[in-house]
Amino acid sequence: MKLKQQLQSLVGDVLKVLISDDMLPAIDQPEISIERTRQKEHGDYSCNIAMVLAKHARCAPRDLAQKIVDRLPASKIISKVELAGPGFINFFLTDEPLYQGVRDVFSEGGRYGHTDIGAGQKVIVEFVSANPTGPLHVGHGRGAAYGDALARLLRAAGYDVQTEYYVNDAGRQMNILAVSVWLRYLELCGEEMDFPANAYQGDYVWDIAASIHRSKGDALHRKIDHVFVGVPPDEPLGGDKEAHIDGLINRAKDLLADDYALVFDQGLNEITDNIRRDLSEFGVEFDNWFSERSLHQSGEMEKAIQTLEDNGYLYEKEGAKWFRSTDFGDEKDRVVVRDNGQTTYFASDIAYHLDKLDRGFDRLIDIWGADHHGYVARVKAALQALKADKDRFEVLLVQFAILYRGGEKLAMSTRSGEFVTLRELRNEVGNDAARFFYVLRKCEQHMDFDLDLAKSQSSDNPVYYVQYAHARVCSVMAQLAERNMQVPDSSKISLDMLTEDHEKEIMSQILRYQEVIESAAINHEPHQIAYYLRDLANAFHTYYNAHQFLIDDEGLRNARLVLIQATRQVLASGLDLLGVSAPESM
RNA sequence: GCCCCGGUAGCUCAGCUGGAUAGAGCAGCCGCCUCCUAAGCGGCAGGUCGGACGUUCGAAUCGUCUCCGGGGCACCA
Repeated sequence: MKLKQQLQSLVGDVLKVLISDDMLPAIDQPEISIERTRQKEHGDYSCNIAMVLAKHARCAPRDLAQKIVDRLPASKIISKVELAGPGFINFFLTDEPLYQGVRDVFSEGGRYGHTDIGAGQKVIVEFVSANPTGPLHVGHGRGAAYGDALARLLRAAGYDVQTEYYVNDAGRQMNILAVSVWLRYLELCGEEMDFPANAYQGDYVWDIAASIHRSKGDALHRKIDHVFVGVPPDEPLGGDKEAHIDGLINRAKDLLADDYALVFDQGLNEITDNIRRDLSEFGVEFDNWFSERSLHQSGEMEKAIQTLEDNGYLYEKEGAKWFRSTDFGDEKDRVVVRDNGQTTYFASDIAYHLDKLDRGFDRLIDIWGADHHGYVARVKAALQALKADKDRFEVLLVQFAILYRGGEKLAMSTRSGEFVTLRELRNEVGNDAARFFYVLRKCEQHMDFDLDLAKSQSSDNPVYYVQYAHARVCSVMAQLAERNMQVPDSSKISLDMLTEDHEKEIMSQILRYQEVIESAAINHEPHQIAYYLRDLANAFHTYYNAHQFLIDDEGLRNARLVLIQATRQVLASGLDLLGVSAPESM
């Protein structure tokens, strides 16, 4: 049983005694809060129950606290109890729980600190899900690092987690990509044109066009004058860029016929493969890649719309089908089928989330960019209209990473091709630094990402501080043999000799790990792990500087080596939760 | 206009399900390698927690109002 719970039950038992002795009016289930103290002088844990119940007990908080303290039974985990301040009950622990924590690290290994609060609940975490219309940029990187760390955290907390990437492989954006590719292809065939303002401008479009040109030669070549027949003028010529690109999409479909799908798929596949590789190299692997198109092909779109229809939440207006999302608090109703008969992106999303529910997940977690926040209400509304419990669905919004270079904010636009890709970032600062940096801030915090700083001062990144602690332990252990010293058998070493303050500080941090995992998982805050690791590394570096490990006294030496090995294990476990490597040397 | 997020040290941020003297990194200043990696350690300095009012034994934390910054409000995806 965890320390907090032990202390809670101790105090709870005392309260029952007080009530039965008529020294405290009966009260059902008082919330007994046991908190870690901030200052050493206040002991290890503190309880504020006396102040909470003072009014109820009609006596001064300190008096009530004194009554509780007087009746606390002796315990092998408590060395001292103090009454302090306005009525705090401060608990000072014995060394026994500290030693037990170290022993637990060895018996549980990489599972040390994991909990089962998730109770095996099935959770699906969907994240990144960037449109496959271009490479991932640094904004997606934040979602990737955060989502993956969250998934790992939830697994460590006992949830049955599946990760998923929703591929938007249907819809207008993909058609714009296909046209962009084809026009570049035509340029490779020698045609000249004013490239549409609304088409994708990035160099990767050339690459895709080139691969089509390699495999198909000039087979898809059409005269440029013919291509632009009947297409409305582009924006620079005083027209509308949306109408212009839509006109080109229609021309491409007409002129290419069956070959249009070839261009479309070439773009989709090359970019999806690229994204998949990028994420994989970043250490982010998805359990499933879910295709939006499959929703159309499998009939799930019709099923979802029909379900809403059956439940009475659809109506027709101006030729379109509307979903009455205002019934569930959305600010206006939303279109699901346009007057031209095409379903909207929102309709796909309804079908997609219905599919998730049908797959038996207890909880759906979506991680979206903050720019989609206006979208939350309508998807929640849709889930309720589908008769799903709205509390099972949760959207976590990740704020943008605002990029700075040379003190100037960078414009980010996929369409214009002006963006810093995730791959560029990884190449510049490395995977470990990038991942650690990303999860160092909670997701709803705006992030200023100074590229110059990340590049020029990458060795100052806190990730190295943590990794260095890990490498130092490895280095010490590696030198045992050279000095004719034995690797201690952790199960046979007495830890009683670990009495220095520095040692107790580390043991205390190791003990805290399980509380941190639980809190980080419940609150969906991987950054808590990052901050914890910094604290643990700091305790270790301080210890390292203050004491020698490879000493002649075998008993003390072995106890210290066991302690730093336990530290190494926890550092490695924590870094793994963040998807960061734990190097053995640096 | 409405909605979401943020405003804490010179800079970037923790702390926010109310607790005892508000923390860290970087930048600045002063120290520490004949000794297990100095990518380290110790110390100093640095604060009207945007502002006001309220709730409370107690507010950076909760509520209302307000100011400043970022984002979002499509039959686009």
